[in-house]
Amino acid sequence: MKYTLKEDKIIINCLDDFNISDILECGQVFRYKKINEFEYEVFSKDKKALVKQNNIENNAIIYTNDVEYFKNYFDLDTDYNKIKLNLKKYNLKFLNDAINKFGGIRILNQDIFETFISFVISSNNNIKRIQSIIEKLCEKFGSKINDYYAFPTFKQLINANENDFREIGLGYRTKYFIKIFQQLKENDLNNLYFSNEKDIKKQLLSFCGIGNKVADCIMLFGYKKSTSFPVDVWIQRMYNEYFDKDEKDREIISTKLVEKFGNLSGYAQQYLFHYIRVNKTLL
DNA sequence: GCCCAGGGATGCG
DNA sequence: CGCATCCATGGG
Repeated sequence: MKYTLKEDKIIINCLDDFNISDILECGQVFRYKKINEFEYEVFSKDKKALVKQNNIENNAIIYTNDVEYFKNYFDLDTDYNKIKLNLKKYNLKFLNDAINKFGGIRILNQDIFETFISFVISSNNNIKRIQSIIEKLCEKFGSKINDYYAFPTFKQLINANENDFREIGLGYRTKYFIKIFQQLKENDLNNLYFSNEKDIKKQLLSFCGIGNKVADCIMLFGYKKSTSFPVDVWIQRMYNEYFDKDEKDREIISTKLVEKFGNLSGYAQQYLFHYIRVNKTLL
């Protein structure tokens, strides 16, 4: 990926593997604001970036006061051209179609705590409402920075009570959060960063409100484990349509897809997830 | 009013 | 173990 780092911006010199709309709207992240199809604001932890994409000049510019952070956030040193070529070797028409249409997706390197909290909220919920809840969470508990709110820190959330959580619309997940923050007092999520997949998943599954699918999302989006293949309702429908119409056990589906795609699993999952959700008539 | 959403916990056999 | 049921909330 060709890019240039300046003091206050990153210039993406080619859009073959970068499309800001697809990157942000493919369901991996919830904190962004669409200005128009080619201009987005994106928020991570206490940081913010403005991304302007220019399809005519074939470039994009990421404006930020922390270029190192967003260089890593947008995963700019990973070769997505190579990933897509390797995925195309599987010769699966619907996967190739997904890649051809949404080849500008990149898997963001998101903060672990923020990813953890966000995907607990995601369970049995829809993306629009997840975004709304997370926005209220930031406004209620996060630090105000200029014209926006940071994602709250563990310390800012640890003393929240049931009412605080219910007010922002967490509903029945409120009791998950009460338990989770007790568990987090004795558990530093960042300590798991250099552990292997099995150990991380085992730890994640020990939290209340985290099952296989949410754990896989945290592994993929927070711990950068591309051998994770999260299976939600949409991936299950895709699997039932293109692989095995009778398999209903999502954990088994995930296991079989990881056996197939190995360390390309997370990338394949994201191209497919976005493709089928945008084009529901395929199912 | 019903169905669904990037599911998970709980209880029952 | 597998399976059914319940869970808050808002949009379609």
